[in-house]
Amino acid sequence: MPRSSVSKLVPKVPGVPGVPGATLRQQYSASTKRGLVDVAEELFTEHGYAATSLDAIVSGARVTKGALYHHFSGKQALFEAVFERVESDASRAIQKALKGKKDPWEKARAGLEAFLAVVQEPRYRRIVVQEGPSVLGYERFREQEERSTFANVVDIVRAVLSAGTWELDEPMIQTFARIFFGAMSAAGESVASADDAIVAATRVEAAIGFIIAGFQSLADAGVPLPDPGAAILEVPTAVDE
Amino acid sequence: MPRSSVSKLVPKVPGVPGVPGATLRQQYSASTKRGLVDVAEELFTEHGYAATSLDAIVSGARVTKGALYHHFSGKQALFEAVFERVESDASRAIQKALKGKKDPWEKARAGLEAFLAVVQEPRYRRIVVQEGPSVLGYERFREQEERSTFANVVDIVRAVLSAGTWELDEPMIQTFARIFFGAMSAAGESVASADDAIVAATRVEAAIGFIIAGFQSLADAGVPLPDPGAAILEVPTAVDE
DNA sequence: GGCATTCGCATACCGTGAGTACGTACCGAG
DNA sequence: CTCGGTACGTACTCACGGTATGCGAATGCC
Repeated sequence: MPRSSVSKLVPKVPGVPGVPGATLRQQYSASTKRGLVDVAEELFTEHGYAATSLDAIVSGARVTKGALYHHFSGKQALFEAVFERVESDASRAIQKALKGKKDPWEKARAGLEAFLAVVQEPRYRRIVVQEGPSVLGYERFREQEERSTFANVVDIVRAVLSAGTWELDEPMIQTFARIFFGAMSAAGESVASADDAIVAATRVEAAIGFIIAGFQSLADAGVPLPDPGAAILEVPTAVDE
Repeated sequence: MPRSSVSKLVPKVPGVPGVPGATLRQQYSASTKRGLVDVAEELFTEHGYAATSLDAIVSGARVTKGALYHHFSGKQALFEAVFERVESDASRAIQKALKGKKDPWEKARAGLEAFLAVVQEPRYRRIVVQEGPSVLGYERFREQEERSTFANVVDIVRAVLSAGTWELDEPMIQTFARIFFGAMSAAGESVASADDAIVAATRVEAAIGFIIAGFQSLADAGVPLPDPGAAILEVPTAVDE
């Protein structure tokens, strides 16, 4: 038999900003929801998904499980909300870094640098890179990714590839983007767990820069983009020379 | 109060092979342990780590939790045993593909092909790529990796890089290996979840082949390996020409 | 070949944590 | 003012990982 509850709908977060166009109820509701996501993000980042109990989250957010299950269908849905926020933040950071860059090589450089910075944030590493595929399942993980950071990588790759004299082949662009995205994620992980992150990051940038230089070299030599029908790893030869 | 148990030490797996140099007890013990790992591998692959209960595993292996906790310290330890087996199998498969290849480019080609095949096996995808980092934690995951498949990639990268006229710089080799390893893992995931795996795999091989061709092109032009101290993504220029 | 020992495993139990059923106070529209 | 529904709180259930304990068969020893 439920006891009488004492205080209801007092703002859990002191000073709810007055959002015009929304009723008080909605403001409080949104506030507790944000609070849950905030605390969840923090705890998931620190202890991981499995080791974080809902009790710890609701207690941190100063609400109860009733509130949590009112806003989210379960633990996984809450994780997904956190995931989306981390991803969209990351995507915005990258887009900001790309702002104004017009030269594709410079764009690639800025994008690489921004991505390497993002992938070293503890929350991005833990929530997106490490636990994302496992918790969401690869399919959902991939869907989420493709609407945010991965889209940025595709843009950059497209810009770089169109810089050469190459014909653009959309599936091939996607393939290159996947490869670079994976490369940069792995590189970011290794940087983040290296003894000296600065040195490691420098090495990574140099290595990827070298790979891109290889692209430029092939472009200058007039080597065409690979045709998937062609023999595999048969070194393409220049058209002229 | 424990009931009387009925039958003890009857072989759970019919026909335990007579391993000389081992007592009966040891043979039966090893048999149940192997049985547990077998069932665990299957269930982890199919449903994932979190969605697989120990009850399901022990029931599948026709033993009880007592047996499980006699052989393993817990669920995670059991997972790690599965992980190690999958990894070592993968590593062996790759080494087998490399057997006899002497030319570094051919070695790279064979290694790439073998790795792409491995990374498409459901058990490798699920247990190593998707859930490994999450379940083991990135540190342990990395340690395990470095003793098996990643070591193969390092070998290949070293062979390729030493094919050019380049000076070998060990940290730089590690960096390149990380990058290629990440690239190939991501590529493998995308291939495995593509509509047409054959076409996707062909595209991936073509793309990576193109990147390697870029290496060759730079080597031919006498471009040195990047010096981490140098400016980032500044396109290296050929020494002669 | 009897005998103590120990290994290999079964049984029964516990705590924790995700999810649920249900109740209630408060806000907002009329 | 009133009434409806939103936004929670409370108390419970059940599944699952882990533990404590005991037994019986195999093995080393004499």
